[in-house]
This record gives sequence, structure tokens and C-alpha cells, in this order.
Amino acid sequence: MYSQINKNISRYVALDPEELEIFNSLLEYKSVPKKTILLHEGEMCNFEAFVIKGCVRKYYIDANGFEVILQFAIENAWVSDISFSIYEDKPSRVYIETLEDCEFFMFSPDTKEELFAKAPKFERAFRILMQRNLAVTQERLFNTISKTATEKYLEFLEHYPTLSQRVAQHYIASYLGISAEFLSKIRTKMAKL
Amino acid sequence: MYSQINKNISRYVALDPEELEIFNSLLEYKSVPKKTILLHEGEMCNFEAFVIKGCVRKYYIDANGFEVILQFAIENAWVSDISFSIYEDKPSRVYIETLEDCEFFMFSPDTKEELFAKAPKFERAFRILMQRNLAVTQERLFNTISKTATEKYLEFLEHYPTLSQRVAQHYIASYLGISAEFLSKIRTKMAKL
DNA sequence: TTCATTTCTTGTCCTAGTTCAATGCATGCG
DNA sequence: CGCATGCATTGAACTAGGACAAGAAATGAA
Repeated sequence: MYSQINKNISRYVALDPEELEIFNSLLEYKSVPKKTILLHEGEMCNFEAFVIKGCVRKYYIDANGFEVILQFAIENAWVSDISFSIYEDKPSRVYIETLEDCEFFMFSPDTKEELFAKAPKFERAFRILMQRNLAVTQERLFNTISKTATEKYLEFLEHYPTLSQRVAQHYIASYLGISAEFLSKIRTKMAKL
Repeated sequence: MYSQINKNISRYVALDPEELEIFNSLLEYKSVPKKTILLHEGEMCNFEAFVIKGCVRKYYIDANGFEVILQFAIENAWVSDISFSIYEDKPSRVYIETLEDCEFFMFSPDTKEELFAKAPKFERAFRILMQRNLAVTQERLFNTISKTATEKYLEFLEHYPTLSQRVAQHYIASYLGISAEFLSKIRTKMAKL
């Protein structure tokens, strides 16, 4: 049960057995049914979740009432509204919702501090995690600005091959920043070639 | 000369005089004339720069040969291609260029490691810096997806009031992800109201 | 198995923003 | 000073993608 997350965190920093021990002892396991909202807009996000199993989406609702999906997180991914909530003490503007029955390991800000105090090496691991997060977000910005809808969809299929089977199409459209109807049209056009 | 950067870094973590001493001793001052490219696409970005004075832009060139500006950095901002280059060991896809005569404090990856070794508290400071960077990028993504060109421009003016005086309009258009012509049209329309 | 709800498709019309000129305006440089 | 290069503006024609509507297909609960 711990092997996934241990493998994940070990990618960023070399850990000895005692450190992993400390890490595992602080993890909080949580099982959540599908369609559960883990974080509502306006709340403080007080967790960072590692997905053991299942799929979640992180989204906000824009000025016109449209849902815009910022991130899908599946097995071995982390999800949180880190950037705003935890450190800036601002309420979150996003929702985090399970799309399938999920299992998580959760970190609260307090247990994270405890971890850093007991094993400072993790400060570095979480910094690198943050950096990867930034890299992914930058890549997404890059795609959003510079690619056509079709290119974005192809890139999505390549990057997340399993996801297109797991989540409803209109969620993918929302992630790509295009209308569900237009995605449908892109798909029929692609099928004809 | 050190007061700006000391003030900046102290926002994220409480530092005692010895720690600031160490920090300052590792800073490398650099003065660069305008229109200098600090980082070319394909190079490894081996610095994080704090802008003491001046203005730089970070941009990439998309598949159709268009420049897209990702970031402007002015006084008291940090600029780098952190996310990809330094830790992932991938060559950068972006350019960083001075738009005015500039003064910087530079950090190389090595001096950063030296800093972390001598004063571990900075690991945290740089993690938080990274988080803010992520927050800003996420905000930008949010705006890019959900706002009209006019809204983006207004938001830009509000957020970076001085920049619109300092940089050419077509750079702002490129930052907003719209054509220079269309920005001009937005401005004339706004002026008529 | 049936009915209801959600999801996907398809067509038509519409608009925000682009592309491509052409023209006037700065401004830096010999 | 004059000239060249880059910058901003304006207009006309075009297009990617959106909004709306209505039907088909899939999913799911009782």
C-alpha cells in the first residue's frame, strides 16, 4: 500500500529507511466515493492528496458560470490547491471532485511541517514536486495559447492516453478550453480520415 | 544595494543577520545592456536572476514562428527557466531577453546548493518562491482560458500599471496572446468611451 | 425492463479575433 | 539634418470556434 507513494517521492530525493518510516507514519489514508467534492470554492484547502487509486478533477467556475477544468489527477499524481490556499491564506477559487471511487494519502499543512521538522530532506522533495507542477502548468499555458483545438486534443490523447477512456468527453473539452460540441466535431472529422 | 533583495527574500522566511550575510556573500552582481539575450532556446538555463533594475521578457517561439511572451520581470522580480532546465536537465525552450539596461543578482545552481548547505532555511524560501511562481502561472492560465481580449487587457493594466508605459504595445499583445492589431483596436475603442 | 437523466452528435447561424494590406508616426543613427 | 527602420493604427475580408437547438445514444436507478 505504501509502495506507490514511496516510489513517487523517492524520484525526487534519495531517502534512507528511517526517513521513509517517518514519512509513512505521517500519511493519512482516506477512501472516498465518486462524485464527492473534496474542496469547495471559498474554503481553505488544507490538504495535499496523493492518488492511490481513482480519478479526480480540479476546476473553477468562471465569470459566465462555466466550469473550467484545470487538472485531472489519476493514480500516482498529487492534487491540491497548494498555490493559493495553504501558504497564502487565501480561500480557494477551485473545486476538487472525485470522478471515480478514490483512495488517497492525505497531508495536512501541520503534518507536513512535522515531516519537515523530523526529516528536513523532504523540504527539498516538496520543492521539486512544486517545480514539476509549475513545469506542467507552464506547458499547459503554452498549449492553450499556441495550439488550435485539434492540436490540443491530439496532444491530450498522447499525454493522457488512458484518461480519454475514463472521463466523459465534455470534461475533456472543458480541460482543453473548448466547447463540448466543438470537440465532438473534431472527433467526427478525425474519424473520417 | 542589497536591501531590495534582502527585503524580497525576507518576505518568505524570517532570517537572522548571519543568514543574510551568507546570502549576500553568494550573490553575483551583473549589469547587462538592453536587447541582450540572457538565455537562448536550446541552452541550459543555469541561473535564477533577481532584477534590481530594468525589465526583461521571457518568451518562446511557437510552431508557426510567433513569439509568445510568458513573463515580464521588472524590479524586485525573479526570472529564470527554473521549471525545465535546472532540475530536469532539459534544454530550455524559452528565451530571456533584456528590454532595458538591467542590473541583476544571479544565482547559479551550484551557489544555490551552497546556500542551502550553509543555511537550510533558504530551501524553504525558494520553495515558497516557487509556489508564488506557480500561483501566478495558474492565474495567467485562468485568464487566458476564461477572459476575452478586452478583459485580459484591462486585467493587465490593473496588475502591471507601470509596464504598459515601459514596453512596446506589440509585446503586451504577445503577452496577452492576441494580435498587435487587435490590441490596437481594443485601445481605440476604449479611448472613445 | 423501463423510464429518466446524462452524454454525444449534428446542423445552422453568429462573433471574437486573425490576416493582410496600406498609411501615418516615431525614433534612433550616421 | 535626413533617412530608415520599427511601431501603431485602420479597414476589409476571412476563419476558428461558440451558442443554440433538437435528436440519438448511452447509462443508470428502481
